Amino acid sequence: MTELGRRAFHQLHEAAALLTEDTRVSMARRGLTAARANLLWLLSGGPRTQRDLAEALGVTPRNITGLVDALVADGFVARATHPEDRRAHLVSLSPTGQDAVAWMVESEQRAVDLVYGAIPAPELAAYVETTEAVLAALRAHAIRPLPEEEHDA
Amino acid sequence: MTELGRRAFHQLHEAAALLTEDTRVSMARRGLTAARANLLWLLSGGPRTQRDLAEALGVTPRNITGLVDALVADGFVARATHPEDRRAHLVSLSPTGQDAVAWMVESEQRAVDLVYGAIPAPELAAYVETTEAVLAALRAHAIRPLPEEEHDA
DNA sequence: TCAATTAGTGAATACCCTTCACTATGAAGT
DNA sequence: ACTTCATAGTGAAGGGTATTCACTAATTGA
Repeated sequence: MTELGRRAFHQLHEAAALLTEDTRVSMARRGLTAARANLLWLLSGGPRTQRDLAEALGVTPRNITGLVDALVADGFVARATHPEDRRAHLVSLSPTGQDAVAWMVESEQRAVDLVYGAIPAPELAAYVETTEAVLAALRAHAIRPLPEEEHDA
Repeated sequence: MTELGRRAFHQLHEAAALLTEDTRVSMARRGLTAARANLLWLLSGGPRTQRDLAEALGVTPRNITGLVDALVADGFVARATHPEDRRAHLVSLSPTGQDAVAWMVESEQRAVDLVYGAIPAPELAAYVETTEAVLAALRAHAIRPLPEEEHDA
């Protein structure tokens, strides 16, 4: 009962820790960090303003300034003035940034295969379903005051 | 099949994100951060030297100096010279630190109940078993094994 | 036109973490 | 003992993520 729950809890923490550490290391080899990679990922859908990125990532606009500064310095993205709003900057992926995103997609697939590749489909399906219930409980409880009002869904 | 794996992967990420954010917020209210809380947790088993803490947490000794400085300043721990080695400092929990650890234990239990409390035992057992297989794959792949026990309340 | 709002950034700060250099102490080896 | 080597901890410097506050510049709206 509780003992099982506690074990599941520790498993979740360990899995997350192993995965994030592994990701961190391979990211670092590519000259990326988690925060910067997340930003790149958002840009793979097309250019965005920094304000937009701040809301999407749930961080302050000031933080985005710093992240974009670093990504520009490393050649992953480019800033351009917004064609319709001269206050805003449109951030877009450079070819290097596009390569990085492509590599991230491949890396994720490799990670998925590594982690879940050996699990038989029926067990995995049951696992996903149970996890969905766990997530539902978490989402319901979450104290996420990150974005005030969402525009779309 | 790969689709199922990808979904499980994203579930894992989301669950970890929700849980760590929730933990971070409640820790912050207690004047703690994840790094400091992990250190406190290690001390609940008795006083330790900073060197020892560094190895247990998998960080540099210099980092421990800073964490202990902050915890001393906030009254969670105390430094004492080691009785047998005058180079070393023995770090131990203050009464406030003990209270904090007790609170973390309770918080963890609440989190476990919240997250897994509604899952029927048979499903949870299957879930734990599958997760164990996932963890085995992750541990086998891990660049370097994780330092001791990780604990987040 | 004028006021309010919005986009972005400089300055300052908090926190985690690292490496390198250095002091003090401990433990051997000769 | 004396010298050498290893160990415990910290100062200094720096990279990275994140915040708040104050400010400029541009947009929007009345």
